[in-house]
Amino acid sequence: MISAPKKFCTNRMHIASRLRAHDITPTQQRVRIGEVLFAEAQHVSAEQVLSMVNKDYDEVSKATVYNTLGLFAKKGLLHEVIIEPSKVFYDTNLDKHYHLYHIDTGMLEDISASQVKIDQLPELPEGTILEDVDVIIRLRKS
Amino acid sequence: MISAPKKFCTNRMHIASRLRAHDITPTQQRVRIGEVLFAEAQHVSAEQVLSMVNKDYDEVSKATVYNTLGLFAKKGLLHEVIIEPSKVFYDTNLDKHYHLYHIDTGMLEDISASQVKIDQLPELPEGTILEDVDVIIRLRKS
DNA sequence: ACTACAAAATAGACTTATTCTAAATTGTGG
DNA sequence: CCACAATTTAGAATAAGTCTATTTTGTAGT
Repeated sequence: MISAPKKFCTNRMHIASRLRAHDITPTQQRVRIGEVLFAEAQHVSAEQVLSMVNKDYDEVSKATVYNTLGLFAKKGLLHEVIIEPSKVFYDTNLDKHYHLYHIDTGMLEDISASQVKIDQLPELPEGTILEDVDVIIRLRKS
Repeated sequence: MISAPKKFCTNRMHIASRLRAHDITPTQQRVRIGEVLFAEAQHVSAEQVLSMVNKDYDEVSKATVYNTLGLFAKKGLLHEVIIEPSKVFYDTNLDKHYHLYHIDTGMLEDISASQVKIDQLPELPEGTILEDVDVIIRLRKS
């Protein structure tokens, strides 16, 4: 939990302002989590984030990782993807898109929304609002 | 685990032949599980099946319920629906269809495939075969 | 700087759905 | 009716995620 000298923290500063823009006070551990999430990761589970974040030395607790991922998702920095029972993936790709899931390998790929055409949605029941449309295309080895 | 007199088991017999048709040897507990599943249930979790099956007296163990639901799904008698992390629903509706999920209530509704038009699927990667296309429309109270 | 208060983080116990294991039971072909 | 395979079982084990009570950190006012 040692903070590096402020001068060299460009990346961290960038993440911090991104958090602020989403109404999230950028604490050390939130920024650290953001760092691993927005580096290159695309589809990560909480467990993966936990171990990435603490790779070199303990920086963030399990509870905080879960809290933070939940918070980020609520604030629109991440998208939750539910594909397997008992494992949530967090997706940093915020563009409207869908998923290709490789059952055998557990790999998850994005498909841009333009590759799937959903022409018609049913009329939604009274008093409900559309939250999301998830499309998961499940594949297996042939 | 008392079996009722054979004569009055029309329903059970019907289920048994349905199992046989799917390459499943119809044991007492499998038929009992089929009985609650195919009665009217549409979207049930393993826990729900377990308690329905043992409503009056213990008939089937937890392990068997899980084994059997997995088996039924593999053999094409049921369809697994993954909507919330750490809860699998089993759907007895085998027609091609999609789902409307009410986030606030946890309720799950079917939408017939004709109500959603997916025009175009991306070309699948080499060596893969399409297993399934899941569409989940998530709603919340407005 | 100093105190008080709120927000956030923490360790570790707990929960819950599910899977595993090893033993017992049941069903079946010869 | 014996041997063997398939199925069921109770209960232990696992794994992801949540909860709780406490500590740490950040902030406002003086």
